Amino acid sequence: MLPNTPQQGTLADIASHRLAHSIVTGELAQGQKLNEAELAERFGMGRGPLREALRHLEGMRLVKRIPNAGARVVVLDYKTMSDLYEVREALEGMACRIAATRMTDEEINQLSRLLDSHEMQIEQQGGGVYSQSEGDLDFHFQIVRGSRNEMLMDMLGSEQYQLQRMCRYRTSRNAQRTRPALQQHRQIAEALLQRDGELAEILMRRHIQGAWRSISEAIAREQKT
Amino acid sequence: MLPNTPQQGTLADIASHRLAHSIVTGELAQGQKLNEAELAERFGMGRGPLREALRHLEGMRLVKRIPNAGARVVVLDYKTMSDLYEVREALEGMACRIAATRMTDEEINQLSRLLDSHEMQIEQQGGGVYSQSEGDLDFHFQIVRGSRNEMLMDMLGSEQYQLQRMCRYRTSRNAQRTRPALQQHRQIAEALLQRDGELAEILMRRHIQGAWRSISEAIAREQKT
DNA sequence: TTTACATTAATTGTCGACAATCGGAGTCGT
DNA sequence: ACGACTCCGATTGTCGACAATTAATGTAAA
Repeated sequence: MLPNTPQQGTLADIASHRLAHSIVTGELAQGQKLNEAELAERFGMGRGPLREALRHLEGMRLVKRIPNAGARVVVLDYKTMSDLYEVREALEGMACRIAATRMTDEEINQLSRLLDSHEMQIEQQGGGVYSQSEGDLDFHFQIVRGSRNEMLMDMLGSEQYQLQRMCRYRTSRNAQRTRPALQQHRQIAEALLQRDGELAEILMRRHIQGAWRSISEAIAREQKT
Repeated sequence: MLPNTPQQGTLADIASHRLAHSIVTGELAQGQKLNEAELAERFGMGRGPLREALRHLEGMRLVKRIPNAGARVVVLDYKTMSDLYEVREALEGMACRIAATRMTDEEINQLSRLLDSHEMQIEQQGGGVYSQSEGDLDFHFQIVRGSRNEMLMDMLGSEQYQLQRMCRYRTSRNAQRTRPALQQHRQIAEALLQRDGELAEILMRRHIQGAWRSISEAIAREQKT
């Protein structure tokens, strides 16, 4: 997968990955205080590397640091998620537009094959996992890679990718959207194949808007309960 | 100004600001090796805070760290700048679209007054400084603030803002573009006043595309010499 | 009982020293 | 002379201890 955890490198990187995982999966609650000494001991390292890891996670927007008051896990409230999806719409829309002019035919074909495998997965497992699984993220990131824009890849890959996954872990997925989502993916791939960047951008932006609407409604239903 | 340097807070933050300034202004050359011990002594602090500062600057894309090999100032080559402007086009375009629906009338009027002061500045000083000065950035960031999107504000303010300034310090500005740029700003403000988000986005994207074309051509001319 | 203040405990910020790793100078062999 | 190997210096990575700041607790006065 994309930015997975190679258990190697400096201790700060290891701590960063482990903490990111714990935060994304919810093992560490939102807004929870992160005690440096405690975490350092749990990870079997000094406080130095751990502080660097916290600084890194702050850059990824997974924790919020307040001077002389410690670090806390970020709180994914409605406003934050809304902001995230607005940014994603802009960034991935642009990625789509550019990718239409820079991806090779082979890459686009590979994208279609990826969708085929997703469709098979849906048929087999009944369609409840597609939009939830990491497969959806694969599709999106393949297009981002196709834009050949390193900055976009960094932003959407390393940083927002984690917040995105955090969203998914917290919000109950509704399986109704898996088939329309796949259909929209197919339309986007088709637009890319036709080298119609403008259309691809519009479709991607609509796709992300739809995803946000779905999540937004799910949250509303949840809070009404 | 926006993220200015409050000479207070933790040493790591101070080092981060001072280093960022030195990098943006070119005091530290592109690709230059950043020696931890040397910088720590120059700033009169230990290596701990300095390492945290480097981690922070890495998140801002101002330095590139390689494990066990130290940190170097980022190299702003053509590709990197191109990527930056593509991202800016997407982000600021979206900011414009949203700002059209969320800015208050008073904020938009203030935007117009800002442009008035810019025009006066051009009349006085002959028009060579506008696009180069920070005034241009003020206009752009006011709109970003108008989007009410915290993530956009962080991305464009704290992070890309520095790379953007770095671009400006390095590329020779051509004064020919200052008046068209002001005119485009006026059109954008007008679209915001009319609450036409779609138009405002298109205008902003064209504006940034134009700025990139200008810089791109300047670089081409420079390299031909 | 409540509020204000002072003392204390805990946590963050910082420093200096030690260990691990990498790059390069120098040397040896072919 | 060229290449590979070895050793050494320099730099990064890490740790433990100390200082400074914050938050909390308890106490005393209104």
